[in-house]
Amino acid sequence: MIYLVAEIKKLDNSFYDRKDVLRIARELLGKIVITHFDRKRSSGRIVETEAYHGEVDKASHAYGGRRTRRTEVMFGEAGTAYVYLCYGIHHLFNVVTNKKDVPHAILIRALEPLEGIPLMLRRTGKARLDHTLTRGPGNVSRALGLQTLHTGTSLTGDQLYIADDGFRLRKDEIGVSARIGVDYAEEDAILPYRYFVKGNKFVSGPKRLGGSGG
DNA sequence: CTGACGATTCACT
DNA sequence: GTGAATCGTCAGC
Repeated sequence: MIYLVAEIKKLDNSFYDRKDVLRIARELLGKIVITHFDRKRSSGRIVETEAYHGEVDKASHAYGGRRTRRTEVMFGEAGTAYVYLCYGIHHLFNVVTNKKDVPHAILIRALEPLEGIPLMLRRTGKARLDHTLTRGPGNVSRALGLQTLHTGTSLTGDQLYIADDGFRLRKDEIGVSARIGVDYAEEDAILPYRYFVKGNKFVSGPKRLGGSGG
């Protein structure tokens, strides 16, 4: 069998450095996240993202310009990983966008596994590949081996990066909704900042919200 | 130093 | 649908 492999191109700073975090969140759908730790590769295609709109977004850790040791990385250079611990258990992986001092970030919520599936199974303690392996932001980070110690890692390096292999989604394949788990954010809780691939079984969220599309 | 809590997940009813 | 797990972060004293 012959596989035609399109050129795979690592996304560079010009992708992350832009102002429109919603557009970047949408464009990240279909891209591939790769981790390459200890000569072991694992990767998956992004099928769900959420945008966090910095200082003006009540759902963002950087709301109101809140700068702390944890959130400082969001105020740094675009194309950096922001990984933090949630509920004392889950490591959530975000991509920092926009220029220095503008704390935009995009949460990677779900992937379709590609390479290193045995490795991802080992990391997550799962026996078989199913839709739960990389469904939800906690599972994504676990499968890729990402932890809080990776916060601040450049996405233009060789250990953790995002690539474009030429895969494209049609506009009608992309769903948009409110973000998940941000009820505390008052009026910003209902902003349509979540993007997902309609009908993809790795997409998270309650029931219909993401899965069946529409 | 202390207490409250979270951009979640999973087991169980 | 409900509730527990579990700990770094952050504000407040």
